[in-house]
Amino acid sequence: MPGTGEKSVRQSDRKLIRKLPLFCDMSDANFEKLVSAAYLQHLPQHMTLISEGDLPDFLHIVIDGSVKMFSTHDGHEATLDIMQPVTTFILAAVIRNAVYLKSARTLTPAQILMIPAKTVRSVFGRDADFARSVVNELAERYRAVVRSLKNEKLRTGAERLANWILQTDALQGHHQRVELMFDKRTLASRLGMTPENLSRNLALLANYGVRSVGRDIKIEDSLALERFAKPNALIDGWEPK
Amino acid sequence: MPGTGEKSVRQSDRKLIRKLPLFCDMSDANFEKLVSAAYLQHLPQHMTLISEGDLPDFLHIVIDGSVKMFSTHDGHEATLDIMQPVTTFILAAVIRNAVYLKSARTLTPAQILMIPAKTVRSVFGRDADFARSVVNELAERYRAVVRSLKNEKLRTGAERLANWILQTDALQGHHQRVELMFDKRTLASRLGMTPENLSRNLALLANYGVRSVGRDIKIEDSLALERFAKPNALIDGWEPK
DNA sequence: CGCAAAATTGAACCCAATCAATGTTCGTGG
DNA sequence: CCACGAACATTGATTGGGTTCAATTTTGCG
Repeated sequence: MPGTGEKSVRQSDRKLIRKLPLFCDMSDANFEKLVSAAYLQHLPQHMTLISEGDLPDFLHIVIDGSVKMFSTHDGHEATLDIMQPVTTFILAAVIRNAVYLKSARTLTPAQILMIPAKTVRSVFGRDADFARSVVNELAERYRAVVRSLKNEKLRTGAERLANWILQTDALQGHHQRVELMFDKRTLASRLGMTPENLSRNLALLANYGVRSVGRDIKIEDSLALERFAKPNALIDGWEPK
Repeated sequence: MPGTGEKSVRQSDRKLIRKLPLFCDMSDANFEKLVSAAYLQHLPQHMTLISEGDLPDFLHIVIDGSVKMFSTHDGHEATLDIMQPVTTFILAAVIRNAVYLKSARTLTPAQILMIPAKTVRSVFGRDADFARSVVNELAERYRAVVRSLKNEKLRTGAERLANWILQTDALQGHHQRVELMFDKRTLASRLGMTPENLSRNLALLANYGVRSVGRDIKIEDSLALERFAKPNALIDGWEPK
């Protein structure tokens, strides 16, 4: 693989991973077994990590950067998800030892931790606490896909964008101002639309007080924006207060 | 609940359930605990079983009949899945003890086995074999949603219909003839389209040798139909040979 | 036989993808 | 530091797939 680097796991990364829901409940010994078998890869932008149809060799964890999960069929490509630190992906395929249903490609330079699938399955078979964490992780993932299916089927592109702006503003501290952390074509694919349509939808949201300049989005009338967006806990995933 | 009946679990049903992947590996004692706590309900057509937003009281298993999973938002409804015997549903919500993301309604009169959520979680916490089966079930469910998301995003309605016809013919024994087991509006919602569009798409498939009369669909040129459908193991879910 | 539900057909409309042209930004090398 | 090119972004025009609304026709069933 040209341009890739491979290192053992740094102490700081190790701590980060240990805190993930998937790993925080397991025994030290088994965690050690997983991490010591793992590789940390430094990957350049636009590198394909996995291809749909292949059998899983590794469980992947995004430590840094972002990774697009997508699928192609008959000359068309659909973005299914964008993974950001710190998250595992393709856990279901690793557990079932079944072919990937998605491909993955880096959107930015990225650090990816790769744990051999055999090791994961072996620890999974031996460590009941780990097995329970895997259940919780899978259940949460399942629910996330269901939400994104609903988001896709029940909302227009403009509504998806409006809700994304509101959610991101909330994450960034309710400053009525959102700073994009990637380029707009990436945002477009995350929202399930073309870059052209993202432009048009941003222009349309100007009617509801959204001002967009470069990578900054200002919310001038959050009430109007919310009325348009119709946020829904059962799609957007926040806890109903 | 008007019009519903409630019985304890018959011996024949018990055997059926015991064979499900979710229950076949657990101990007799724990299986007994689950089943003896369960209710078997006979429900009429068009009865709402669960409503999105509620907390799960029971794990449900369709013993007979069929159940539509759907979701509504802003006055629109989207069908997400149709469950047929013998399958469990809303396992993820029960395990996480999180609100339902989908609602469920019977499409036909149905028998549903209901196991109290508390009992499921308690056995799950105690029986490692059951926990592992839950993992496998969840992983398979996760993959099924991903496939249906791909089916939705990468195919037109006519292509989804063509593939459904081919798959159903295969299930029914490759007789080049498919018999609908529900009405067309139900098939339409399962395929993610309106009844009007199902009609139009069936008419369109006549160009590829599909003859449809009432509830019978004849495949007169399966080669042409397959060329049109472009079946794909990573969407349709068969094992690559 | 007659009615109500289901299915079909047609027309208008909506949302989003595509194609094409142009403008903008940004990183790089001169 | 500026100039240039390539990728990114915007805007307009067109097309396509799908929904909705409305009007019939067909089916199934009491």
